[in-house]
Amino acid sequence: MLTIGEVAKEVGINIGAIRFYERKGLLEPAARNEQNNRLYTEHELKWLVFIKCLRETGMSVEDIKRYYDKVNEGTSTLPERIKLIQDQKQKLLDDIEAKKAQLVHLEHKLERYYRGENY
Amino acid sequence: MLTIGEVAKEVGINIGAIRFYERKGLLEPAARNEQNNRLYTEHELKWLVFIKCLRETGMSVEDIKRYYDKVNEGTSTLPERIKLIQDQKQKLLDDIEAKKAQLVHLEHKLERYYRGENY
DNA sequence: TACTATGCTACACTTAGTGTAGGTCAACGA
DNA sequence: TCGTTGACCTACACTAAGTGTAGCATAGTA
Repeated sequence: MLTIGEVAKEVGINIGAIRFYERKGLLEPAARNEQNNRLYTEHELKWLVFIKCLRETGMSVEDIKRYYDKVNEGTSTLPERIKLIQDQKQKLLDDIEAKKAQLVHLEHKLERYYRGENY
Repeated sequence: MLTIGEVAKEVGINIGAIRFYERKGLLEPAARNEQNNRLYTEHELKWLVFIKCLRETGMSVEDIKRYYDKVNEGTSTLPERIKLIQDQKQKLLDDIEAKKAQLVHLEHKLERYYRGENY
């Protein structure tokens, strides 16, 4: 079992964020030791890694919660979960395209600057 | 001169956001007509378009404000402005790479689902 | 024994807006 | 002339997704 600090370090996430996710229901209330410190399994650590991934793709905590609830409902929700991940994948693709467009915009700006223009 | 509603529509931005940017100093206090309604020039509209672009690249309002202040200081700050835009461009490139990595993660997840795995 | 590290809760604060209440004003139709 | 849109105004409350802080407990170490 891992402490919250170990998990935070391993996942690359803030301790406060882990407690925040627990409050939001993305994580079951953690097991505790005699000192009331949270303890985590390898499995919970992996789920946190995936939470982090989903957050970085731009999925909201609320939507991750919805996904998590489906996981807990069992295999019958597999199609719905696939749909959620596919949708998120599409959003991510769109986001990447949008960022590329902004990149072009920045490059144009830089070019104007390089040519000595002042705006 | 354009009203705030016209600008919002043209730029594709919320009216409230424009007023918010004014409060934050990203925009000079707008000119007003006799009814105290804000009026904007073409030039201000273009600056708002660029604000929007910078925001979409992930630049904070605070950093845009810093950039704006440099613009107002005149041509002597051109090298600093170029640096700010170049840095933002690099952040954007890093961000795009990070998103691509998350995409791979999502695709792996989907593959596992397609193979009938439940997690 | 004293100090340091790590954890706990609860609460305040942050960013970048969005939404709402309550008000003004001009234009338009009946 | 009245009434009612529609667009605007300010001020304030609220949101998401955390982060930071205060004040505490406890365990291991010098």
